[in-house]
Amino acid sequence: MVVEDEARLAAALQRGLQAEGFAVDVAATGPEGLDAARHGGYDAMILDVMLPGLSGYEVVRRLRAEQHWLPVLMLSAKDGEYDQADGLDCGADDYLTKPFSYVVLLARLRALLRRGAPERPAVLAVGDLRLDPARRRVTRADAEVTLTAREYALLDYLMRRPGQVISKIELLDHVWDASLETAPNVVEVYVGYLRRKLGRDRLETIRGAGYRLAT
Amino acid sequence: MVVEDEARLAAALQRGLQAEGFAVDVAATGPEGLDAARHGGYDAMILDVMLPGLSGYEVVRRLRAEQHWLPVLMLSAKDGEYDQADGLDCGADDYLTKPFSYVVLLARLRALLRRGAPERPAVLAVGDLRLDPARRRVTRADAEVTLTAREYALLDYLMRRPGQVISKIELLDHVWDASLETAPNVVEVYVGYLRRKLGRDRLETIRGAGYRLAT
DNA sequence: CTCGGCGCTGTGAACGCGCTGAGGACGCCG
DNA sequence: CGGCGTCCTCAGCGCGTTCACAGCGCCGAG
Repeated sequence: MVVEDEARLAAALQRGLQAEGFAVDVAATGPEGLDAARHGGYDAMILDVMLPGLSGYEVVRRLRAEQHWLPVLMLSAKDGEYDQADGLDCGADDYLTKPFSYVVLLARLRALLRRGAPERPAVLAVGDLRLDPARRRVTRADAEVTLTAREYALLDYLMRRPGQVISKIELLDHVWDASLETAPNVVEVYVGYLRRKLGRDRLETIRGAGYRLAT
Repeated sequence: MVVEDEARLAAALQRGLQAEGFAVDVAATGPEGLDAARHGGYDAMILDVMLPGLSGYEVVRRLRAEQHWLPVLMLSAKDGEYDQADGLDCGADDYLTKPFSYVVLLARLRALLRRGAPERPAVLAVGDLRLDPARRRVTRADAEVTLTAREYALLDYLMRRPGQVISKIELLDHVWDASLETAPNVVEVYVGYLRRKLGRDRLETIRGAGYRLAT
């Protein structure tokens, strides 16, 4: 998406970028550009600062306020250091002053596109139990359950192996450190705690073998 | 992380960035910088091109080849358009030519740090807390809160990850520089300071795991 | 039916995590 | 040089967490 009111520059950019394999749409005014960015599903936007209707600063500010996070490369004839800083602090990702080198524009655009949003680590889910490792949050049927450190570590281990039978020794080894001296009874105790907090039948006892998380 | 062989510039950068609340380490040669970036867990790197041992181009190229994706702001005396394009195409995220304006460097660094995050608001807001990185100002329910550099850095880090549990070790790594020798107790102390200034229940303690900013 | 053993749970004690106030080291400014 | 603000260390304390223990219920084997 190119937003630029100077027709010749806009056309040149469009042609050049298309030659590089990008699909390019052009808007000539601030409001048009804002609208296109909102609904167009573009990968990035090249945005002039001096625009009829709405300045580039304002366009990017509104986009960010509306939770649109597409990469924005700002273009301006103003080369004052504070103009540049202002543009970036409004939410633009890069800032280029006119006149600019086409080669540089391309390289900066590529650098912007390279940075996709990092994917969030998946949450573990078994039945109506959910465990979010990043937020360290456990919910049961959308109700939050508060767990102590040990309880959490135990549930985490079990939820990564749903349906499998896991022996007390294995749990001691992985959830408790230096298991050599601790009695297997701790495991029974903590399974008891978890059952109380999560529901009686979530954790099955396999007599003589270990425990299993019901799927 | 600042990698710059000119000692005076490196020291000036470190001081300036520390005053902004960043935790800053410095390396003077290419290999040193590469190693630090590999193992240091830094949020971003400012990288000179002309370096003893290994050029900035080569440093960033190797980092990317090894799947390290930390944001890199490249610094160079060369202002040729192809130098700039080369730097960016090696994997740098931004490129600044010397002499540069300190204000612009800061704004670009902020933009860079924003880019990695899944959302990139220019102003961070959680509940009635607002933090403006450009103005370095924090308000709580529209009332200004004055924070020291360390307090600010800590809050900044937490507000970029609202709702997530963050361990004391992680905070030490990112908010304090060269943390190896400092005890985790500092974190507790500064969380205490923040609670006093922001309200008691904004920062939850997750015993045995870390802290969480209430959403 | 009886008996042995595995697993469950309530009690209570020790531990150690995290909070806080006091105070020292350091740098900055008048 | 003294005052001030920031940063950080340290020690004490409160309380949640962790775990040992013992008694009991339940399951399965003979």
